[in-house]
Amino acid sequence: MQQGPSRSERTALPSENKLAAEFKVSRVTVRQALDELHRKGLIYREKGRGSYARSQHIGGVTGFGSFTSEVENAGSKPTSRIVEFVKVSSLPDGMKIHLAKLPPKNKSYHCLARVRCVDSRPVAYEETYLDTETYPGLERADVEKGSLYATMRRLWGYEPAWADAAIEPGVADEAIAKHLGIRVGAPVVVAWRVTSSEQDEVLEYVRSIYRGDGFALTVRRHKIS
Amino acid sequence: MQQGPSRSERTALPSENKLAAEFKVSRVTVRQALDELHRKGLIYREKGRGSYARSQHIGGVTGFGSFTSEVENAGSKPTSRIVEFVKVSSLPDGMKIHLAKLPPKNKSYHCLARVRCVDSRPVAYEETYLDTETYPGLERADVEKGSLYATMRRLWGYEPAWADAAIEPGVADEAIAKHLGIRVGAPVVVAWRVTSSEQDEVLEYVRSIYRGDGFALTVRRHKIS
DNA sequence: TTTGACAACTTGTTAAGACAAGTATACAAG
DNA sequence: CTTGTATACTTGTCTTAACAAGTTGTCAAA
Repeated sequence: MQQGPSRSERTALPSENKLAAEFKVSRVTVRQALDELHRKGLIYREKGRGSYARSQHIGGVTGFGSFTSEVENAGSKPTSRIVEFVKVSSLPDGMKIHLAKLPPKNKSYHCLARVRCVDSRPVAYEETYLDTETYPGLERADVEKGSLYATMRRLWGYEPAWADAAIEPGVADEAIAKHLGIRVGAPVVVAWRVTSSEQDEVLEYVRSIYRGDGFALTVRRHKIS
Repeated sequence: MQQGPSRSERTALPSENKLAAEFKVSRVTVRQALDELHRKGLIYREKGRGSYARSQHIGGVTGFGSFTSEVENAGSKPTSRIVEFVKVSSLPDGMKIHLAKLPPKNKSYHCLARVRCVDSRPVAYEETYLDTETYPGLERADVEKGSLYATMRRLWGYEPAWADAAIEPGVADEAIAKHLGIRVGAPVVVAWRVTSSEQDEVLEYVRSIYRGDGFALTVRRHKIS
């Protein structure tokens, strides 16, 4: 017999009909739940055979969600130190180069510069650009404590839903090296991100600079094509 | 009136009932199609209001799919040059560090080292590790022409479906610099990837090294949480 | 003018059922 | 032993129906 790839024969789930009977719901509802698990990559399904659980994976830091929640999910303690909180009149150049969603001109933005730490160790320098018209009264908000996303939710009702990002390598300049405690010229990852709401409202422009040693962006269970 | 974020009021789609009537299908079927568009981030939906198209985005190179198809989707011409094609007895160390899915020990792998080019310009050096038991007869396969994924499909019936990846910054060493035509110490992105089939079979381990100048990994329409 | 009730939409969710198509098993025929 | 067939499973796809819940506009009452 010809040997295929090591398919780990995992436990099969009960059939859709059995699940429907057990939980006293319709098969449509069972299928909705199973399809969602399938899209998340937690199970796979085979016509005529059944549904099977996939091997489990721990959550990683993807660089797309809230820094606070992502680090907490990874089991560590996130902290932030505000470096600067000023008004600027334009976005960094790289933003326009990498991201398709162009910002309107003649805008002014709050620029929130923070050093992001995991377990008290600095791992990233991050500049968040927030439209001043979108966030009235942000000057008086307490962005120090809690995550920015929580503040966006609480004060203005904004819910981040989508992220468009571009990632490129770079080297630390003097300012970045100082903030992250690395030497000048050390490898870093520069991530450009535009976060939008479900309704396609632009909520923030972010430039993140991650240190390269001992910290990696991971993407788990990414569906191909 | 307080001004919110610039929500671009885009064209509303016909209601589910109208679509069902127009195409002579049930509303459930219409909803399946609309939900899929929603998951892809192409439309958004609001209860009680309707479904709306989101702004369009061009496709970018994500680093997760087939290099060939991704570059073609971006509108460029991908080419590859095989640097080496040998048998090895273990995976690079970084693979075990970054990726959760551990390979079985005492294995042997085909190692296919390629320089990846876009429009004849080298942009990445890539080592693909293929389990020798999984791909019998790979030595005689013509991996030169066409993409490796197409060969995997044609000869063994394998279909890549999921990718787990880790991305970290680095600097080019002498060999990499020579392959990519950049100077030693130039910033690069190192991507570690495990590709699996829908049935959770490991199909390949990949180490990619992307040059940093004028080439960025992009992720578009990434759903948060 | 402002307010509130109401009708007419919209999407969200669930139900119960039918048929197609792929898979696995048992069993008889060769 | 091998092969084919029938049968009973499985998931995939689709239909018709009902109700919940949020939004929008109309219109009468205050």
